[in-house]
Amino acid sequence: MATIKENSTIQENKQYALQQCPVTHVMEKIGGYWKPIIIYYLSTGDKRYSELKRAIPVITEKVLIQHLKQLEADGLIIREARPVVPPYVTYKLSYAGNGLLPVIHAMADWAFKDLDGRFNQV
Amino acid sequence: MATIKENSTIQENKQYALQQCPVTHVMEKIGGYWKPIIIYYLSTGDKRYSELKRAIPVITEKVLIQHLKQLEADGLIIREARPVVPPYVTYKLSYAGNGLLPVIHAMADWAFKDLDGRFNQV
DNA sequence: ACAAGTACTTACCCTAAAGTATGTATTATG
DNA sequence: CATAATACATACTTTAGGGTAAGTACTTGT
Repeated sequence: MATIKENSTIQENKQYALQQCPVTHVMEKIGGYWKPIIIYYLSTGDKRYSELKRAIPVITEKVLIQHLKQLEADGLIIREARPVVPPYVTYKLSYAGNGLLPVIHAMADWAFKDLDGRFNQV
Repeated sequence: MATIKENSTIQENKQYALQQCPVTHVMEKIGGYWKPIIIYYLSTGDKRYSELKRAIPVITEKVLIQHLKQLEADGLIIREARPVVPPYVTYKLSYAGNGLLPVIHAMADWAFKDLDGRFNQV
């Protein structure tokens, strides 16, 4: 799991940003290229690990797992493993994870308006 | 200005993420530790460059300018320079930049709930 | 003549995060 | 007996972006 240097300036500044800005707090949790996409896929229901992998083909397994673990550690998703062979593991949004959907939707709204050029007036 | 390798896998994947996910589109524009903070400060009205610098003391000038230029290039903020000496430059949110405020607020809402532990009930 | 203030610019370094490649355990199936 | 499938793990490399430090142009104040 990602080795992070404790005392780098970059970490200190992150702390500052976290305290100053709730938005940064959210970014910490859903930042990175893939996390929002994972959350989006999970918003339509439970998904198996392999389903996610197939749904987002260009993501590598290392990064997918890494993000899933982080999302789980942050309490945004819940992992359920059935003790069978071959393994059967599903992921779903937690209560907090579901709480992020309005954020996701607000972002999507803005993105679509932006892409449509609806902000180009003035 | 940031030199970006044209053909890296990381850039190709970014493209993929951008197409698949409007959220990533937004992240492209307001990602990075400082951009949301800058937008937040500008949400209360025009600010001079030096005001921003003083308001966010730990940010370095290089990074502040860099972000301001990117935000301007992305059409989120508007730069106004009066031809006087010493220079007098102000930044303000554009129409599109103002459109981001609901996103910022949705994020802030979630962050405060999360920090309050209001998501901890299952 | 020299420092101070504004709004930058530039060259170089370091770190976090993404990517590459390969390996693991377990069981069913041909 | 070897292969396939699932859900990971791990060692190593590369890249984007943030940080450090110093410099620039122009004018006013002392």
